[in-house]
Amino acid sequence: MRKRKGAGRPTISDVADKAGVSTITVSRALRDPSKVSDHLRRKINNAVRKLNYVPHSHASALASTRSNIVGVIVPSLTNNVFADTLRAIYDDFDQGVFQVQLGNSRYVADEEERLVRSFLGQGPSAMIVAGTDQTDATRELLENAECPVVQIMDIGDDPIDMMVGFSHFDGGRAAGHHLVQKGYKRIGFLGARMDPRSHRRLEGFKEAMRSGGRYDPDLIMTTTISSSVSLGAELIGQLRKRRPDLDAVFCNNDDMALGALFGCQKAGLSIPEDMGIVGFNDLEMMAAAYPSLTSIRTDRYAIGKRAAEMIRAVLDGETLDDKIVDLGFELQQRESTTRSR
Amino acid sequence: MRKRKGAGRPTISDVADKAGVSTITVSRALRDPSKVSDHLRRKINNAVRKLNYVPHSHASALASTRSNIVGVIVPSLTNNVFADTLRAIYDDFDQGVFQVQLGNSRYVADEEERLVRSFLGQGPSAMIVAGTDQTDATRELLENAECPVVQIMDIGDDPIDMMVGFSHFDGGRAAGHHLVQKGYKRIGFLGARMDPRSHRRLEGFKEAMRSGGRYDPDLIMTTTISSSVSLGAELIGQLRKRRPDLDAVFCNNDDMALGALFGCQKAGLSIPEDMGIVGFNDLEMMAAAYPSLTSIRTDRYAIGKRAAEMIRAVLDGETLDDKIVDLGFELQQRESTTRSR
DNA sequence: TAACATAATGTTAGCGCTAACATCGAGTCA
DNA sequence: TGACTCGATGTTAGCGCTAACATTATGTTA
Repeated sequence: MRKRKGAGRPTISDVADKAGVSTITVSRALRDPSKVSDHLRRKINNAVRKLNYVPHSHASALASTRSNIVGVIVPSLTNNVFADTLRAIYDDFDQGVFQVQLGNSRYVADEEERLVRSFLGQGPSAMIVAGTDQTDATRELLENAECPVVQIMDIGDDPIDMMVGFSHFDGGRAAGHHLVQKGYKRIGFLGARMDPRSHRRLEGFKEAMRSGGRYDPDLIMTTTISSSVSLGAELIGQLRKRRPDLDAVFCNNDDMALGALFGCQKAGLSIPEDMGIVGFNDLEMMAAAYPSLTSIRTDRYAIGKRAAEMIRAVLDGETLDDKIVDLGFELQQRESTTRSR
Repeated sequence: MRKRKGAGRPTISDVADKAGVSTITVSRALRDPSKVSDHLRRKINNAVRKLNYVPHSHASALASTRSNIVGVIVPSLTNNVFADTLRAIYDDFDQGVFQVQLGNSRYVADEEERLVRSFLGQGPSAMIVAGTDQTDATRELLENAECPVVQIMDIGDDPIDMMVGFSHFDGGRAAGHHLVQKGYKRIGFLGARMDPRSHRRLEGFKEAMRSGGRYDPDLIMTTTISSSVSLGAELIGQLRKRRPDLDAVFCNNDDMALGALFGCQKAGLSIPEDMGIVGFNDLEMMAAAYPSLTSIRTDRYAIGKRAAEMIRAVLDGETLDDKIVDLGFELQQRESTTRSR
């Protein structure tokens, strides 16, 4: 007599036996109580409680070919920018039937592709991926996936399915434009990591410089090293050595900007008189810094929230009037670019 | 003729047909290639590639009664401290068969209990939970769970199963002791959020103050508001108003310490002469700040890595000689407490 | 050379759940 | 009254995979 042991936990048929009904009735009572009479529902709920029954999610996923898993792939777990968005996604989905499955691509496109493959193996109910710069293979995988897909953090005009984010090009341009407006003359760019979104910020910045008659490629300093406060301090030192006439910088994120602030303070420069500084994202610390730091404010929490809402809407059968959602940004001017002339 | 549609994706038997073998051989070739001859393995791998086959993880989990899910519950997604640990956990498990399932308890014990219940419903291969302060019910659930459980970030003498972390009491005491040693007289404590780990840091700090003859409860300022740089600046302002003679603070984390630095700079104080500042965790920015900030360095990445290693060891049948691992901490003295007398 | 390991592959029967259809009794309508 | 709908419940057959045992070919030992 062949036997397999199972997980040892109570199953739906244990509940069915105890309640004196068939398994499908238990299944219905748990998934859609309105389909079962009050009488039986009560008995079933009692049995569930007595046996301490918890449905086996894998069996359910297999039988229904619906996993209720939402796959989320971000390039970094330590970057606060994604943390805010993730928090929103978890906040939203944790309440319902969905399970969030997270992957960290570490800014590596092939890693992202591997994760997409692995997630699709679970037959996800939806996928959320950061950015719009997937490899062709990843794109194809996601286009053929039979589930809603939301690209977040960025927007473009060729979505795989849906998009929620803002224009990094416009953000970069706004930052550059602001520095020109404030009368800075030799305006530099400090860029670490330089992922595709940072590149677009840089392109926007360049356009602002050109249109303001301040374009000077020698003032642009980038690296693929991952960004940090220390690196911001280091890079502004290097750039000032190369170009002692530098009088402002746009940093591709706030960590770099904070580092630039510290670096300048150490060098005895006064901010904003000797050096204007603009960051990107407007993390909480920017307003608290001394002097406070100008930044491009983005609403990362809203991006995650909106993505989750769009997914739930689509899964509920609604049709969205707009598949591309631009949540914009806002320049927060602070002391680091406010000179008393 | 009754039919169900399935997920539409290729299955293991499609691969088996294409390769001219039985399904179990495909299963073995994918899970443990050494069990299959080179000849067949090659054919199978080709078929997998051609069909773009990805195993259905739910079916696998159901059939093997092993989910390969590692449940991880942390109290915050935005706190950098947990981000580092999470990164390590993902880095480690992403390579193998395990899938990390993350939950955010938001520092709420009942939420943690709900998450534990939900995770156990998936029959996890292992569980990782932050802290040692679970509710009785949560503890019982985890004690009865048929999988390894690791409590991380903190240590104590009554583990549910395993522990990896360090003593927050000792860390707080070291910070306090350092300030006493440095000759500061009116040493305050700034504490936001005040979760159980922060409370233990405070207790350690108090002990250091008592043994150094500097204990003054009036210098301790705490709040349950979540910590931030702005809050650090705000609180040190309040504490200085209450006690203008304050000459040093130990902050319960680095965000608060950075805020305290900015608050003092704004008030025209010179650091470390007028005010000594010590943080906790030694985030990257502490070394880059100007002046650089003293902090208690903890190795969050190592904690996550060690937890993952212990889990894999236990699942591989090894017996650990020590179920409680203290990874310690290290006081990083920097300019914010280094007075030139 | 018989007896027996050993390695490589196959057959069968589930894992625990739900889709799809079947049944049955009560109410509705021409 | 027959034909019908409708709501509540049940029966059966999978979902896609792997555990457990079975079979076959090959080497190994006394």
